[in-house]
Amino acid sequence: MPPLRSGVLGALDPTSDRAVFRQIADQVREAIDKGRFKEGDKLPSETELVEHYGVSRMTVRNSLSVFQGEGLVVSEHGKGVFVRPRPLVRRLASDRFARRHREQGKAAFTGETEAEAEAAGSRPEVDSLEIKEERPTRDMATRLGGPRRVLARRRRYLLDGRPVEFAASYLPLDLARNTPIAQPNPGPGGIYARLEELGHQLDHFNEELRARMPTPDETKTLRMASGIPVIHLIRTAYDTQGRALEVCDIVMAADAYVLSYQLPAT
Amino acid sequence: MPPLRSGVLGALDPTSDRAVFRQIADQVREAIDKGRFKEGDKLPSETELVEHYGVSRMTVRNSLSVFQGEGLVVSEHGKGVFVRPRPLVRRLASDRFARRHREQGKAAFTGETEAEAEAAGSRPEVDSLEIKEERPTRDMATRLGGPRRVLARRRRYLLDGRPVEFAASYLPLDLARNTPIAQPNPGPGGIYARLEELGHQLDHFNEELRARMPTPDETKTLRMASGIPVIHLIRTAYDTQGRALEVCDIVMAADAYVLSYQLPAT
DNA sequence: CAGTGGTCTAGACCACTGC
DNA sequence: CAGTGGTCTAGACCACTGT
Repeated sequence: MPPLRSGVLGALDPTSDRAVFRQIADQVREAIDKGRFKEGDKLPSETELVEHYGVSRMTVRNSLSVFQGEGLVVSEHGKGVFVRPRPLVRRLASDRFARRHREQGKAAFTGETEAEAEAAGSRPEVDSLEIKEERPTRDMATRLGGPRRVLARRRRYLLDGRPVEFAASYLPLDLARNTPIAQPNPGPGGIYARLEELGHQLDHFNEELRARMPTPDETKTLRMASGIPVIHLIRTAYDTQGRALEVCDIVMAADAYVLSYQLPAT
Repeated sequence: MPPLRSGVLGALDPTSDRAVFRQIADQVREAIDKGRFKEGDKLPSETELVEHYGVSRMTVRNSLSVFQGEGLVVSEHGKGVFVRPRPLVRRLASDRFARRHREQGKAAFTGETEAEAEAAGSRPEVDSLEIKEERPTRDMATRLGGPRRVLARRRRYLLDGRPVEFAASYLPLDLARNTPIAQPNPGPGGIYARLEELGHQLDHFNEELRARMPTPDETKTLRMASGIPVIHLIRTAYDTQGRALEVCDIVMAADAYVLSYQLPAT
């Protein structure tokens, strides 16, 4: 085992009130911030840190867990702890549901991803599609104006093989049953294009947006690293009469997205 | 010390592959989910859990740290570990910068908060205001069309005494110098109203939105509990010629906000 | 004061990785 | 195989809270 690169990490201040594990964390953070450890670089191993600082291993692990919680590092069993590389990012613009996109046959995810992220080398995929008729939750029923049953379309989106988004669309069953919307592939332009063909003229969407840490379920389906939040987005599509046609419940790995909205000043 | 309420937490499965601390976490989580521990309730103390499960204290602490990372609990030194109560939430609607609000003399934070959250008993405050002329960062300069110097307005927002948002506005200096915009209180309707009075007709805003874990600085200024992400919002205000008049860089405690946007379907 | 969580030690065995 | 991180023990002393 090679000795720790000298000068990268300093010594502890025994007179300081700051807890030892925080002092270690501070020093490692500074080294990362100053670029002495770059994205993807391996940090010194726990054993090296133990020897460098003369503390017990639990103390070192405690330091590193600080970074885990911030999403700054990822640890790989048997390999080491690495500075987290910044992943591919999808930009979602607020005109992504403009009719002109539907008319060009673009679907919500693949269409736009091809347009906006594929340049960066991404590979958009859809996954584990599930289409079911079911009873809506209380919240969904309220948002949709109280239907007794809904058509649910659930699917997962991948970017470059990585799951980045899990979405569930709900439509009143009377609207969607026995239409292309109930098919796995609803055709060019996605279900919004089909809704318009069925005579429901889309007027606007409302997106309600929160950020929080993932639930254990979400951690699993999105293979979330620790210290990465999710963006929870609930979109409702309205027709020109103000009727809610669809509610889409989306959970996104926050490190894979930048959302962009245009607001009128008037 | 009273014995643990029987039935609330079960026993470990020694044949399971699942790590002991995860099994404990699973059981505590289930108890919370099923409402056996409600918001604000104190969880069993570490000592109680040690005795109930017959494991070492570090193992119990490891279990609890899982919930810390999820923002599900808060621990208070000397008191105990508590199920995190859901805080007050501010709803930000996408019409919050509509001219009619400015004309009614509402400012961005207090005006709208009064309108939308005070019903829930909130108390909006602004804090630690700082107004400086400075050199913009590279990113800010780009967004603002390359001014050499900017006016920076920094302030913190509190809700019910809790810091929930930290914002920094940047305006090209030639636009803002020696105007009410450079004053601590820019007057009714905020700086956007002043910009329009100065002849800059606002056309639209763009909001760019990310979610991530807070930096140590942000943790301090917003007094963030662990396991709570921040929403990072960068808003740019444009005039009718497409010139960027202002960029506002906002960091919000994610558990205090729901954002809502209206998108056109056309 | 007793009870709580916060920090820390000095070990141990395990599972995973790469050579 | 050696090196890595993952889990776990059985203690210790401390700082903070409430009575």
